[in-house]
Amino acid sequence: MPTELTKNYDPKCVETRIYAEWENAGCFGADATDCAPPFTIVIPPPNVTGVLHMGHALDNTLQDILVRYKRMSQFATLWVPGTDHAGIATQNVVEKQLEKEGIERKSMDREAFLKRVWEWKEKSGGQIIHQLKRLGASCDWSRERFTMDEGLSKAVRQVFVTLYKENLIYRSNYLVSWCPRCQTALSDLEVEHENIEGKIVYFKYPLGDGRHIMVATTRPETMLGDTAIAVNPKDKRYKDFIGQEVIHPLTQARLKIISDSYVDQSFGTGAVKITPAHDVNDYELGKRHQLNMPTILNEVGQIELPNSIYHGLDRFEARNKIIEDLKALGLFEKSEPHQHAVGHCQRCRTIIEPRISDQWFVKIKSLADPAIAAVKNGQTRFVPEHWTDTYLSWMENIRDWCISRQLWWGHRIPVWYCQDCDHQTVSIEDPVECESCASPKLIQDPDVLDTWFSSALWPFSTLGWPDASPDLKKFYPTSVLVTGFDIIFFWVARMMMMGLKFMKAAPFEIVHIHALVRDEHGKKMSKSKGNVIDPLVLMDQYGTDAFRFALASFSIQGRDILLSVKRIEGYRNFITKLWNAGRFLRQSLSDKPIPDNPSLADQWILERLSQVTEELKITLESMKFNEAADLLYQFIWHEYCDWYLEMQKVTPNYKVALHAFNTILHLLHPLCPFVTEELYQTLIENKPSPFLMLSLFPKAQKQSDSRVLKTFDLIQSLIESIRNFRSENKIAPSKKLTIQIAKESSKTNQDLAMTHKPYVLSLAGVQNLFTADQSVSMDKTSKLQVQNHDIELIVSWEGLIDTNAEKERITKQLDQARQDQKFLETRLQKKSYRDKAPKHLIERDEQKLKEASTLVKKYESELKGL
RNA sequence: GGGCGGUUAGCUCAGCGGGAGAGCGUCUGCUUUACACGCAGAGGGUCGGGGGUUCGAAUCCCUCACCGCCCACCA
Repeated sequence: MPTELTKNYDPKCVETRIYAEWENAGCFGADATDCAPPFTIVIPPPNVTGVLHMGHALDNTLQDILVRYKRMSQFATLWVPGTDHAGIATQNVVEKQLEKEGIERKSMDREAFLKRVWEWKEKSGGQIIHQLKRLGASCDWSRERFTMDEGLSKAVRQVFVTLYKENLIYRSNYLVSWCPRCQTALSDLEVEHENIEGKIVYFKYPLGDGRHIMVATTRPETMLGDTAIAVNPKDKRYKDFIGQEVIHPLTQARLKIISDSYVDQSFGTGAVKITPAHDVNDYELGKRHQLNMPTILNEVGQIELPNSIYHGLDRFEARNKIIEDLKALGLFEKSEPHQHAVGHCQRCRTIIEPRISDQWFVKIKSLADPAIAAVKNGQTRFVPEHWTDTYLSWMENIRDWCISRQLWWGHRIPVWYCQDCDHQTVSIEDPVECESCASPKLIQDPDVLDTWFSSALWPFSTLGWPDASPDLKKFYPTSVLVTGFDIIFFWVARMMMMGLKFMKAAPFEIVHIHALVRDEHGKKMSKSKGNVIDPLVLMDQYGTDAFRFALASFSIQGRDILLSVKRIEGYRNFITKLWNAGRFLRQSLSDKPIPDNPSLADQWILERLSQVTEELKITLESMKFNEAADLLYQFIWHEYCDWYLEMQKVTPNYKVALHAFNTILHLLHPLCPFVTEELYQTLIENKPSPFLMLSLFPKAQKQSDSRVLKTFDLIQSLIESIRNFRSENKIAPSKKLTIQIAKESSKTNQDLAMTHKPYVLSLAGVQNLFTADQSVSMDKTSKLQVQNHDIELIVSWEGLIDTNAEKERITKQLDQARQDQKFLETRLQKKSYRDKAPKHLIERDEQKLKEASTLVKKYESELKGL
């Protein structure tokens, strides 16, 4: 006999032990030669710098649920794990560490810095992987990848070179968003706009003839780079100014007044200062009018004009100084509060500056088109569906992707410039000489690629591409991608484009977009708000299974999650309940003799198991995790424990009870892997598989026996009505009741009730249950209705309650019955209802009305009899 | 400026065309030897406002209000 179970489940020691057992036994490994159909998920690779947060916890719990379910359903299941090098984020982390040591990055050379990053990565990069294991993630760790490992780097080069050769990657001098802190260009997506209560400054540009033209700006310092003033051609106020020139009060340069329909007459003064090198609109306008585009800001956001008094000033210092200087010149008009959107660096929150520089771009249109088509034609499906629109509208308005970053940490751009002939050599292998003039004097482009460039290849690069690996053949395209909406554009869209381009097939069948986890007040969790809840703490406190179950139950499609610790606690109780059910089986049932025939309870639980199995399958397949969790919770607690196990005290049958419990463990395993595995291993004898996680997921029976369900329902309702009577009249459980079945009851039901009499006695606290034909002398009695069944009970209450209390109870029932009667009468009297409603509803209502009317009569006569 | 989501019991949320549901909280009983992280009951809602479609609307359509999010180059 296996060991006894402890009174309470102890998650901490069980979880560590079980996970190690799985890992040692190789339970997570996938086999590319398996001939079963594949089920593949690639993990959204967390940053190597990362620690597990709520978002990861949710994301990976959902993935693990799907993976475990599919693995048990005999798919060749692969979950590919890994981490992302996270260019800017990681570089920032290491820079900060250096800062603490008083070292500035730029004082080091590139190799020394990179060595530092790699060291740091080796040391703390594994942290999040450990935390994923803590969560129970059943990834195939033998296939763990890192976006900068050898294979993935090879894939990156291959893609870059191919796109370059097809003219889909080009280099251009262009206005891009620039972070003066990170000192790199950013893609449009990495700029986050935030509404800021700022100031708009009005000042005058003199024409030199005594006239002025007034402009408004939120960034006065950019006037140092102004090359024109623009007005709307239709604006009568400025008709005479067009074509004239103003004199720049600080540089004495002459700026032309030009007209362009872009200018909004109703905003500001209707005249706009134009800074082509530092503003997106001005840049476009500058190109249209062939304006000069002087750059006035350097890479750290200082004014760079060697002959100017502003040279070297930080942009915000310059702003203040220029306002002062304009005031001194009498050109300053006013400054007003003004709310406007300001771009911030996603990684360091610094205000970005648009700046012209040489950057590499991906020409995106021809890549986007197939990615749009694949979603439109259903090759890839979003769940929930409404994210399709978000995806499509972004893809349809997509702009070229700036992929170069002026960082050190990342995939170096595989382009070499020849010192002799200027030719660009673009190559998969590091070249030794210029491919044009054979000169050995080559210098590699110093920039690295946007992190998302390598992430975009993740679904196939992790499977061995560009080699034709068995994994690639077996497991691509992947089945489901599970991720948050915040990276649909950054990541999902780009994987779609790259997958279609290089694998000729969309990388996923389904993209499941899950919710954002907020705090219990609906606020986004953030360090600055101090409302971050650490998933690891919750796992410690309530156990991983309870935590996972809670996350699943929170996962309502299309709705954000408000994390409620109270609910996690409730699911901890649920795990304890399950645990104790297991204890009960072992302690109180295992030694009882097994009857030849299954009892009503046994037959019923088997029916219900089959139904629940089927329903669970549907909810999991459609990724309605909350419904799966609710279904299991309800069934396990309120059916298996509350009814079935209670009935086992009357009709024990260890064999069936254990079988049912075993099935429950299987059904629950994808959500709560640890406790189910532990119970399986300790309770189940003659296991077909040593591990629950490798066992077969249950299958529903095709047909159900509705007679069993109906009979059970009768007994259940009967017990409930007695319990209700008892409770309403405050009869102590110790006082046993005497009950007789009324002769008005249907004969069948009378027989059924008597057959299953032991359940009634035990579960409703009844000492005697008499048939209608027995002559029993009972003095003070009441009739109990049983919901939805043709059966009545006569309960004797002499000495238990007083007449008034019973009068009250019956009056209450009578009121309810009258209400029902009235409701149904009104509805059935309506001609339009009789004419148009479906027949079965009319019949149903007629039946119900009949029942209600008899009830009313019965209660009325009972009241009289009291 | 566009687009999306939400508004249902005190709280957190299911339900999305046929007489309002769960969990937690509240209240009333229970030392019923698996479980007080428990058991048995109860109370509690004109389903945000208004209009429409329908025999019938929390559920479909329109409109308004209030929250929240995403996208967008108004100086």
